[in-house]
Amino acid sequence: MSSTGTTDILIDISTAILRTHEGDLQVRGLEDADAQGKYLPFGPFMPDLHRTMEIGLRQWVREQVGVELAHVEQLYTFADQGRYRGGNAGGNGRDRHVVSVGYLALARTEDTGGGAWDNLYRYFPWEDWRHGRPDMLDAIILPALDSWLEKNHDMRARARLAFGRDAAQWDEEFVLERYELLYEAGLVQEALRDGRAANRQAQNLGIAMQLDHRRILATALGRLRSKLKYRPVIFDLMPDRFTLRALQETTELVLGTALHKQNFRRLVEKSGLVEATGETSRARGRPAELFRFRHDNRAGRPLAGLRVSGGRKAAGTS
Amino acid sequence: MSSTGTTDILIDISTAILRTHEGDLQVRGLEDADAQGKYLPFGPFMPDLHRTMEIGLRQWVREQVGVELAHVEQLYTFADQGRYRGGNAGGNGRDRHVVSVGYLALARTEDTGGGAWDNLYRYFPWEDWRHGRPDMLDAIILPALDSWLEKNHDMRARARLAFGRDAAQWDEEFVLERYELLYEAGLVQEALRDGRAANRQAQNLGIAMQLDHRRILATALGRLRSKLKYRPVIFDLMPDRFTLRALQETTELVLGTALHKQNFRRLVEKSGLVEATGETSRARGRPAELFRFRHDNRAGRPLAGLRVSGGRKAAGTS
DNA sequence: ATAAGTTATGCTCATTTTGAGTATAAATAA
DNA sequence: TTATTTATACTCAAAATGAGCATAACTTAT
Repeated sequence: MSSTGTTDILIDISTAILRTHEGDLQVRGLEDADAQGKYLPFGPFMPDLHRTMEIGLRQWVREQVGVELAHVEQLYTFADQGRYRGGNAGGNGRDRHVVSVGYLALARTEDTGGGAWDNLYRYFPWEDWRHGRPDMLDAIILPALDSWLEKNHDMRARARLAFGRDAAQWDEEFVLERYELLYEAGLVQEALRDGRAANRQAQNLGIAMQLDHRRILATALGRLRSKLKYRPVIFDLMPDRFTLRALQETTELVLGTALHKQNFRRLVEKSGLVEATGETSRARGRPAELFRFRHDNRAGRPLAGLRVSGGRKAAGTS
Repeated sequence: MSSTGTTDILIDISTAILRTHEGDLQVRGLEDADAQGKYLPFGPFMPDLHRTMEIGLRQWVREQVGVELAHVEQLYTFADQGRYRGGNAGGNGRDRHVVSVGYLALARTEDTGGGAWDNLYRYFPWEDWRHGRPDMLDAIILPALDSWLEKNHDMRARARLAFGRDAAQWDEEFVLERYELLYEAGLVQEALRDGRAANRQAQNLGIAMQLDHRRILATALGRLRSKLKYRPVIFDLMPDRFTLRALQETTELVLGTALHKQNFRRLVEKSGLVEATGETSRARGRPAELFRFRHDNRAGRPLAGLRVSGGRKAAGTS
């Protein structure tokens, strides 16, 4: 323990790498022998070797998973003490203060080779509303949360916003807010691991990860859901050519909601983000036109996203 | 220089504190004796004393400027080497690797006491479009940028987006992107200070700050301009009661654009973010109704912002 | 006291955008 | 050949947006 408090700091760079594959939104996860849960690719920031943090990140990603990244974006720097106890990722026994910088990366499925990819919604089952409101919300989460709120009245407002109680509505972007609340309520395993009081109702919502990696993953999903709407990041998850249907499925996968097909098409076509190739894809049903992302984008809004609006009701495929 | 590369890291926490005062958007600036430019309140993150970074931030703000903060938000963590040379803020001669975490804070004018507050647009004169497109853009900035782009063709696309050239339009949120481009083109003083090649056309766009503080300030303005539109942060710059006119002026100050008065009123009233108090303010002209921010906000969208849309043309006051 | 100036607020109106369908087209599978 | 599946076109009402005109309610100047 130094007297100036400025040494002994270790900065970890952790990256949530997402892709879509066979109808799932997936995250690249690593696992070590003693299986305390999966973890994300990560490693220390070493200023002597890494001119920027992103250079460090790319080194760890290359060494640990070898995925080619289509988009990289810094999420947040977490520095609160006491969110790590018991973590063992990478096997290096550390006792320095750890500051954790989380990144989001997107990869195209064609570029991702092998390795273990996990369905992201296994970590956040309450975030997938594509087939309607998840049962576990009313069956498990909200009752458990309510009993905790009995003794923590000051948290009620936060819970109301995060989980869309009362008149407030569910905002798909509040992924982190929800996870943090569940952590504080002792409803996710990481809370126990960090030495917090157990919650009798449930302690296993979703699957735990090592260190603060599930928190970073929650930040990643929330950020991606939000960014989608004002920057063309969704295309970093798409192959070179794609049908509008595929684009919609990817968007729905990320947002965790169902969208109205005809309106989605209208939206995309009007956005000018995409151009038809003339080719078509054959599968079941009528062949679909293949589109490609317009990298040039000389016209109008240069960096808009898909201004999808939640989709308050799952629309029929009719 | 350590062999592991993990020691010798110093984390600085710097905070851009903004307020509005007498028609200006202001930032709290500090200055030291040898006057190398102003700097923001900042200090090292000391994990032994600071359980979170925000606690550290509040300590430095309390000790250095004593402003009461209405909103605090982490912006970004900068870790690129070589953006500090020549800086001397605080007077402590350091030679460790510095990682810089920038924060945005908002303050209500009533709570800010004395101290030196600077007009924020003195640091970014090209960002204030309230009275139309700033002359300096076409007179100075774009010509200088263009001559630099002659030798840096790979930067053209970035410049086109950041400065809204050709068909692309100016996006008021790209404050950081513009500043970074000017830095790389050697058009702001910090670039010289950091040892980059001078640009013969101009090197003094706006006023320089110490360290990377102007970069943090640019990030702060960009973030605030964007966040305004989807979260009710603007109210953290307002007093308890305010007229719609005052709210509009504050919004325009932040966005750097003029808005249509009647439509702004309609927008705000419909948003449900605000409620009338029954009182009125007397000044010149017809008295205006005083409103207050609805902290409860039980209805509808809980955390919306003012969905102002740029205002492509400065509307007359007619 | 009256006119002029200033600011606030109400209202209209054409356009665009959105949400939700219905209808039709072009394939494959039975 | 018919049923099934998927893509795409088109409609229609409601809501949101951009731009103004009109009027109300004050203060200041004459």
